[in-house]
Amino acid sequence: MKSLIEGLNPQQREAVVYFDSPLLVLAGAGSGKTRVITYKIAYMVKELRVKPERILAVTFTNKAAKEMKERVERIIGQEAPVFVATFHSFCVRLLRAHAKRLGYSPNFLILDTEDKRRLIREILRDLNLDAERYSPSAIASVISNVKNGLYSEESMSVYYDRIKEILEIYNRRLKESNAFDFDDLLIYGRELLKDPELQRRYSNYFSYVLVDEYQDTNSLQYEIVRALTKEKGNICVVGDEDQCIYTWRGANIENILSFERDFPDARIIKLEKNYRCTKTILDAANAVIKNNRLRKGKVLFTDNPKGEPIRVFTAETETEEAKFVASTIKQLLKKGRSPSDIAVFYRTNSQSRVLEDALRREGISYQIVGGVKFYERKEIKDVIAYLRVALFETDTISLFRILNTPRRGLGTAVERELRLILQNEKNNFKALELLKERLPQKQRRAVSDLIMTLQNIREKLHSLPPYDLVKFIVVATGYEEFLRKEHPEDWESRMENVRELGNTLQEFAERERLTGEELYLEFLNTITLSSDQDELKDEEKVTLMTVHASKGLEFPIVFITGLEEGLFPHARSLDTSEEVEEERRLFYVAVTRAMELLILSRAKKRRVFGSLKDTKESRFLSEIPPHLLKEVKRKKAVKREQQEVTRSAVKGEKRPKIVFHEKFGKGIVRRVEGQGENAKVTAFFANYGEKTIVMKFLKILS
DNA sequence: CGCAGTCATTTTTTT
DNA sequence: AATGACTGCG
Repeated sequence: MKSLIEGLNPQQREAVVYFDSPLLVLAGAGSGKTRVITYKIAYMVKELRVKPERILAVTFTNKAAKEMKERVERIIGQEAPVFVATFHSFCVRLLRAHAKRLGYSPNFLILDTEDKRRLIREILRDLNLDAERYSPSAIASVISNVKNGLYSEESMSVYYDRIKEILEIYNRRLKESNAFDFDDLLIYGRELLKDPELQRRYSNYFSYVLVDEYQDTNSLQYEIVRALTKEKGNICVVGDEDQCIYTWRGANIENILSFERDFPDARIIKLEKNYRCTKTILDAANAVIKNNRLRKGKVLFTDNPKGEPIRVFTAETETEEAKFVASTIKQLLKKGRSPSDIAVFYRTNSQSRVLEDALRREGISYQIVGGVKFYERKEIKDVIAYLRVALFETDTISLFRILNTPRRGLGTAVERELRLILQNEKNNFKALELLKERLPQKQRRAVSDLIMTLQNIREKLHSLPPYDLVKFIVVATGYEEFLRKEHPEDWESRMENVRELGNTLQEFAERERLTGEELYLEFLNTITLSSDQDELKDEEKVTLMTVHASKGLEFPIVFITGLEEGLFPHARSLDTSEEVEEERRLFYVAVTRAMELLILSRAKKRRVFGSLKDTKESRFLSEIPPHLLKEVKRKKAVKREQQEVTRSAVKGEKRPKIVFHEKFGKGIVRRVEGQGENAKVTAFFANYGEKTIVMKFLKILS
């Protein structure tokens, strides 16, 4: 242990061993922040004999929480059941234990974004408001902002005149379904801690509280931290004001400032030595962030070598930009780099599509973080909805989801009827029984079948292993059949997703040693709270993600794409200087993820909403000192390869050329007309017969 | 009620 | 470009 601490620099070491008063660690990017936190925990357990379970470490994602635990255990060489959690998961546990005090039952549900939107849409329909003027997504965000105290109840009516009414119904519906949305978790978690007895109990229980990514906590989270440390003030928060990228969700740089105010005897330690990036990359990052006025001001330095210059590529279109990324990656791989060393960042999720296409065409395997998450896929949500309805007699949200999925002739009219019944009868099953009585023969039959199926699932909750239960659900409800019919092109991959769900569930059950209702309840809440990064695996693949999702990660080689005014910085963030500064911090985060090589790119023309638009270079590019940059020209590698095939086909070589097409799959080249990427290739595809395709849409396999 | 065709909206970032 | 909501017919 001693020798391990000696491996730290003086500031890091001091941050680890300091316990005299509340501690604020201002940790620059790549300054060994995680190291400090893990060593601090290890130090407490090993040297100060603090019980691990009495240390609370709050992180930003579940993945980070898990990693932190593992690292601590590796350092001290023994199991350390440290209480690591995210703010949300911590509140879930708090709420689970004390839900009754708030008039909720402990088996509550957590609504995800889609559930929330659906519910709002329903409410709007009930109020006869048209969804044009009242967009459900916009209302969802207003509701969230109100709940987070960003708007007062008066100011929110500026956005929508009937918002107060909507909000009231929304909250009532949530309560009736025994459900919380993401914001509620924090609100009610804090509510519980307002009770003096609970507040005392928990703040006494935890010997020490650590908060990571402190710059991105909002005022609710801050209050929770305050409540937990009231008795002892044993707290350490770690953050970097230059990496605050979530103000739109209520994160507050002020928290860093108010820390000194609320904890007057607080100690502040700055970590300014960077161990991650080359000098070139760090110089660029420093130069860019210097343009922000709202910061405490620190300048990172490093002993690392200068490294390669930052590459900049200007493409004509976004397709060409993607091609450049793909071919550069291919070269890097050829040189022996591992795919897992490489990450490609973009500002908005919509940018991923072209990049994916390009990578696929080059045969580079990639994983994508974020976007449509696994648990948000329709087939997964449908199966889960069946589980939920079987489990919870009051989950009306899920009931409506599955009522007519797969189609069983229960349309809007029946839906309306059921909604009416549910106003007086909160129990799903009883409501369905009542509904049956009011329907004509054919639909009555359908409802009967549905009830039977649901009862069947209920009975098997305990007897069948999770994997088999999932299988049973898709068969018994006719869901598999439904997929096959409705999605003839991709029902197989959808079924694959469902099987994947079964596997995950099975693994979860074995790992957590849970069964029956408890198992499904835990699982459902875990997946609702799973973050983008939680899906990230250590695979031998190139990683694609938004800049937001890259927070806290590092990669030897990083691409930042779409460096154009209006995209990065985003057009929606150009109104105020505060917004532009947040975009700049976002860019700063992106740049400082790179350890060795940074590659920046942009397109002169980009397709926005289907139409081609001219773009201007991002201001952030010009904020990097030119001597750190190196303009690169497009490599001809791809073209040469294509010409190669053209030539060989023309010469009528014996060995048949095999090509690959996105939709048609592998094909054998029959004829080629013309030259280069616009050459027309006629090839025979197993399932589609002979097709003539322009060369640039084909990948050459042999 | 279900379907096919039309119209409109989408792209900020996420627990 | 693509997805989803809406409309009117069978």
